[in-house]
Amino acid sequence: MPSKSQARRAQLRERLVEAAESRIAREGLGELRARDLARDAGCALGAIYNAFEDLNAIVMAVNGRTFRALGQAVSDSFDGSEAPVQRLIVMSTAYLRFADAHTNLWRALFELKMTQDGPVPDWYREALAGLFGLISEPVSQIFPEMKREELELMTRALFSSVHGIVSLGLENRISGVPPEQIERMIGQVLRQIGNN
Amino acid sequence: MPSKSQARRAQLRERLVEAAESRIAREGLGELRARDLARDAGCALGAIYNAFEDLNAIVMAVNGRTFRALGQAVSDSFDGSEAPVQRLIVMSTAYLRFADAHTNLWRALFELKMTQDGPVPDWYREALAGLFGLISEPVSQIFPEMKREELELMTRALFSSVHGIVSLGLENRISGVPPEQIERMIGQVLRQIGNN
DNA sequence: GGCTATTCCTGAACATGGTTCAGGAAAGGA
DNA sequence: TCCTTTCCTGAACCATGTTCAGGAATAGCC
Repeated sequence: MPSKSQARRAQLRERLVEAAESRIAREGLGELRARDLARDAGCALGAIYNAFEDLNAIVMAVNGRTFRALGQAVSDSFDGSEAPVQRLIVMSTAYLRFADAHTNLWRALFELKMTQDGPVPDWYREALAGLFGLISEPVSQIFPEMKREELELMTRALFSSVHGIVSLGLENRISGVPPEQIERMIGQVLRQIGNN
Repeated sequence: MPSKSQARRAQLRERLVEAAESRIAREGLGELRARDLARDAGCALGAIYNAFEDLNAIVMAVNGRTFRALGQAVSDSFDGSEAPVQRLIVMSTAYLRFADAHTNLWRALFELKMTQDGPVPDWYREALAGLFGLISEPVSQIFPEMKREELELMTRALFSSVHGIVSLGLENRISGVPPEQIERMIGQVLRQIGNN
């Protein structure tokens, strides 16, 4: 039964997500407009609400893509031969590069939930858990004496630290600095943490 | 010459900032409405735009207060007798406590600039510089061999790290954890950095 | 105090943008 | 082919920030 109707619906969904992604990437989440989206995707304004619950759902779909791409970029950044601290640095640098290259998309990842109050979708938690999983391996090598609970906290703490450094570092308006300096900050902190 | 007119204007500004602060504190920046503000402050809708350039300017005024209060909280948290690492931990804990106690106001500090693109007001940069100044003292004690430029980066890096830990830690929707755990994460990272 | 210019206040109106909906078009099934 | 269902359309609705014409209060001046 899902021959024409469903296919068209799926295509429309795809076009909408594509259009939203490109517009967010170009102009930021705050510039996303339902009417622009409809025009870009070649559909009527109301059709958006047939394909998606609301604009938010589209942004969520875009965030899903972004999160997958981010995870991929971090996964691909190391080959397993690095020493633990070095691997953390390499992964963090990949995180920074991704955030710097796709700032608006990356920022949308965090802007949406700040604003909204609905439940976080499963894929969101899972994607974050995946990232944490990548980090926890080198962390447990660096701190072999730590118990699991403490390791989890440390993993989270290091991710948050790197995220904070990247986040404020890319924030041109308050405390922005060039990416090389952000990279140096990440190195300073992670190396310092590894050298005890 | 600024007898009645100016006084009334000043009072209105004060009432508006007060009302905005209380509403942001209660419901978050996203729930701020011009019409609510006018009602709370007992003035007409249009009067807002006589006292302030726009809603943003009011939020900026609120942010100014918040930033001052935050700086005060951090300043007051240590007495100078602490060892450098301990002082960093104490200051960071004060930062966490403030953010936890006034989450919406604290978050407004960072939400606004993300969205907007105008120039950051001077007091903003100065307030941040003040915070950095508080941090740089213990940091330079911990790393006496570092050059000034490297110290500045490290100061910024540590502030960003703590900010990241607090920020993601208080984010109930992604990776929120109870404040005691946030405090433990801060301690883990800062102690580790001091112990080399 | 009275008079005029200025300044301020008011709330209706405007602009923008997300969302809905009645009516028509297309698809599915017989 | 015909009926049902489903979808699409864009005008309308609603919320919200901002502006503005007209009236009220104030300020300066004699």
